[in-house]
Amino acid sequence: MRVCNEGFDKAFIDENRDMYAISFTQYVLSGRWKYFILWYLRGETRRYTDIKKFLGGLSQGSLTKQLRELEQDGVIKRDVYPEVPPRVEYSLTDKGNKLLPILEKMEDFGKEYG
Amino acid sequence: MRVCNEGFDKAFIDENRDMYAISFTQYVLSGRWKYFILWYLRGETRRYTDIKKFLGGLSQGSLTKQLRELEQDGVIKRDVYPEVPPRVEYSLTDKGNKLLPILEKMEDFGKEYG
DNA sequence: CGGAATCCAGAGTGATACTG
DNA sequence: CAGTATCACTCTGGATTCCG
Repeated sequence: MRVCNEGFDKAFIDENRDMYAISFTQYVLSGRWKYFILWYLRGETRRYTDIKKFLGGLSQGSLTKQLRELEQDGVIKRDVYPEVPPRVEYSLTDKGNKLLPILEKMEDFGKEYG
Repeated sequence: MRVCNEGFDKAFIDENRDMYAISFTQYVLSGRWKYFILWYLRGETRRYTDIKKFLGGLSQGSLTKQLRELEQDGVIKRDVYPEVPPRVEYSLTDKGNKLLPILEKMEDFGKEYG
């Protein structure tokens, strides 16, 4: 659900800056696999194939789409090494690292109730 | 995206309890309006109509569905007062309150980058 | 190896009409 | 006031195929 504050008028947003902020973050994290990808990349640089292997049966098309969105939102970095065969590595940006506290709190909740 | 750990086999889950926990939390929070509803209910008991008014042009059908899911997942409580006209109030459960730290971290991120 | 392009099924969302 | 029921639409994720 890639939607960020649609349906809210300006007055509402001005009066609810906190909710606007939450909505923005929800937008960045929207997607079935974003949480897993970020979690897998924390503190490590990973290759495309390794991410795919880690996530199981996820199709290439879907994985690439999620990675592109994360890259465009500035939370992951994509480094291409023009070798043969080609090598592409992904890692978290500083911005991406700032998402980890959210994942940690989600982990806490899930471990208590899941 | 009401999906919780589909596509992961048991071995994967056993080796990745933290991701399983995150996935569970993502499941509980999945839905366009869940974050807003929880945020609006923090520390307060609210009536159905007030929630609807707060969220803007959201249709009754959609709001009811989100509230039902939150109730079934045990994060909000629904109290019915059989008056005329009827009154229904919603509030966070203890479990629901445990979700607030996640929202706070999301607020932090959104205020820094949104 | 790491994609891009295309198509499709299904979930999620919402508008509308009706009810106790 | 606070729903339920139905229908229609959109968007995402996934399968498939092809490429440098």
